[in-house]
Amino acid sequence: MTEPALNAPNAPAYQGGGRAIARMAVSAATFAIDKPYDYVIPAELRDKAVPGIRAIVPFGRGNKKKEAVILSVEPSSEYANLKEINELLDDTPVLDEETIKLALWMSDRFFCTVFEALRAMLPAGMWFKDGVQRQRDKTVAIASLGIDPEEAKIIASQRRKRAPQQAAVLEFMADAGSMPVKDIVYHTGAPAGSVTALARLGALTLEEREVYRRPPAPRAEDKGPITLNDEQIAAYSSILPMLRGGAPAAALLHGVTGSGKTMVYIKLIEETLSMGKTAIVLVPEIALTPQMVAVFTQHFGDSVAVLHSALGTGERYDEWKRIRTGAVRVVVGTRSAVFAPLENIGLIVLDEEQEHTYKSESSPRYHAREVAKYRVTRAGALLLMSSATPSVESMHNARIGKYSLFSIANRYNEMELPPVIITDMKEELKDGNAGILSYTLRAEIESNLLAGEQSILFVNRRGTSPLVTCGHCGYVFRCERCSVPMTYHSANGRMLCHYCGYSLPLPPACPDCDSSLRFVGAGTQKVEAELLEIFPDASVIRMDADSVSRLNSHEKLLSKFREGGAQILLGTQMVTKGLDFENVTLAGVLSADSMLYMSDYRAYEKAFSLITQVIGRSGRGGKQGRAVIQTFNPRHEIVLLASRQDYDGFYERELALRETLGSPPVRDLISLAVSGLNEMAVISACSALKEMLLGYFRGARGVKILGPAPAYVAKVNNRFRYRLLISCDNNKKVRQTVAHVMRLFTGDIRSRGVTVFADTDPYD
DNA sequence: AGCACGCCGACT
DNA sequence: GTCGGCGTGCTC
Repeated sequence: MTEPALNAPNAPAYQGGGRAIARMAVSAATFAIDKPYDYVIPAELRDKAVPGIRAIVPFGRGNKKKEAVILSVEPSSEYANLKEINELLDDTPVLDEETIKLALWMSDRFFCTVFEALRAMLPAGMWFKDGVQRQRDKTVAIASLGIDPEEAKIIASQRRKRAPQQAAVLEFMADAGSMPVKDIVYHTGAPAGSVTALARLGALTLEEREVYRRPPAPRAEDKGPITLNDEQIAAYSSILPMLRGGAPAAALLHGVTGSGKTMVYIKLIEETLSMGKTAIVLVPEIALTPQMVAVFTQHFGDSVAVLHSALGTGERYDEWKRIRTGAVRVVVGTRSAVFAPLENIGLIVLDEEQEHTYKSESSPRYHAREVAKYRVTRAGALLLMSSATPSVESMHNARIGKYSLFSIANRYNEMELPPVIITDMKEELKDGNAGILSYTLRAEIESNLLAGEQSILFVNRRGTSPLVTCGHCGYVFRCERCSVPMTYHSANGRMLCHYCGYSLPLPPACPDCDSSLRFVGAGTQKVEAELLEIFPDASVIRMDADSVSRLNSHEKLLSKFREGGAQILLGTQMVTKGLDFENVTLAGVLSADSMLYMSDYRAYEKAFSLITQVIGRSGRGGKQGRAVIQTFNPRHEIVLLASRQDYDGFYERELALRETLGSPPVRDLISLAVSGLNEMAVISACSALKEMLLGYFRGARGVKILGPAPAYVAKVNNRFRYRLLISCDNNKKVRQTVAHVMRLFTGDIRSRGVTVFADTDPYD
């Protein structure tokens, strides 16, 4: 075991003469029973068992061996019948005391167990034998035809009766030859097991191909030393005293798209390093910010660590070790990089702070912004949040003086923000255009094609048609496990559930009345087809979850576009963020409407932010750009505000709305979600939970309990989901009461057959 | 959440 | 008699 020594002073082992007791966070403890459990440290492990060391302990009646972490070492225990630690997993602590404190704070703040919080802080590969990462190489399974294609087809027809899934795979592979297993599953709908079964029969051969070695850092043209323009200098020099002050501070930088916020970060990080401190830069999704990563690696060389989502467990573990030894001074990464084991932090940057990817959707359900606040408070550091469209809650905090507010109003290149054309799709319909592309947008695309300039088009949905119905009887294809309609994908000719992944081949006609089917709405695949029909000579790149599932394809698609290998980039949200292409002079939003009618209170915020970001992709180089927004609601205020890039107008309107609704940031929300297989049981359990909460909050002012209401999608994977919303001031007392009720409820007979979890300021 | 302990019905 | 049904209570 070769682990780096921890920089922090190791807590001394207990030196007394009597027994030594370890207080531990145990993996098997659920939220309802989570507390420190005491174990006797065997004499021979005395001097090695210190806080931050992981161990194996017996737990429960069956004494099952469970992972645990030593939180502290004590001379005695209140508890009489102690068990002994089985073995230690580390030579030196993998977590320092500051980190253990953070985990305790997280368990209180985010309704998770201490162990869950601790696990989130360590690289995934560590949780196995001997503290050495389980070597799971980052590979992709590729299947190839092992026999003659003709023979394969014959075998397929023979096997159709007994193993129809295998037959489908074999038939498909007779034409395809060789393909990643993931893609075979997408195209045929067969489970991956069918592929392995065929491999056992010898019809297919399987190989594991390694994909992401350490992906070479994206290259940036050397633009020489960074020079800030006047506005950037103004922002930089007013933030600087906060960085140097050594007191905890929070700043919000509101800078228009293309204002060069990255350069301000770099200057601040340089200053941080010269103060002998370290820095973390959080980005929403590393793959979407290749240019930014390139600038950082170019600037800070080996002292920067980039925590890619594409890193294998081994690589991630190695980077984590490099950070801990002190070799790394700057960490760039996504959400979990907020836990990077850096010493002496001076600055944490939260780029595009409004992004929902900063919120974890599984336990621990933390928000990186909140963890970052905790860390800067403890370290006397600066938190810099930055965005072209700050979240309403952060802007609110800035307006009430909790954050210092700085802004950059103009683009770095001094170009105007692109003018926006709003096209009324109702008018287009009257003029006989029932297609997805308005005449206006077509004309703009065409003129870009002629001028040799590029276009980016944003469609909010993947697949071909989000709804397939019968034109005669109104039958709707719905997922049998989830309460949502299925999306038709022409790329594989199948209906697909976007929630659970269930799919089936598209039937030729309505299963009820045999009439012909109607395809309603448009996703990326349909738009791609229509573009190719209208502009047969144009080259289109489609970027969505389906087209980037293939190896490294995200990078490949983007660099192809950058090099001019295509004139049009079409895609889902992933084409709206961070992309910086000089030759893009047209940005299009194909349907603003799909974003305006979502159920959650952040829908307008998301729509405004997305539209603003799409518009911001255009005209970033020397050429003037423009943007087109297609909508059936050309007078919708959010569309108008976004088209004018009027953030302040949006903020005022939205805050007033939140005030009337009593939603964040005016009030805080805690959601209690109850799920189970039986809908009636879930509803009545949810009501019982509400009753218990009402009892505990009786007389508490400013606490309102709403629900039970079905979740936005009421059934996923056969599980029904209902929830309560507690509108309150999210303080320690309220959280402790909620946690207490949850524990009580879990032990109550009325919670039989259901599970419950809590989430603060949920994103769905 | 697991998992053992315990106290009642149809099998050898 | 006894195998096993799942109700109940605990987890250092």
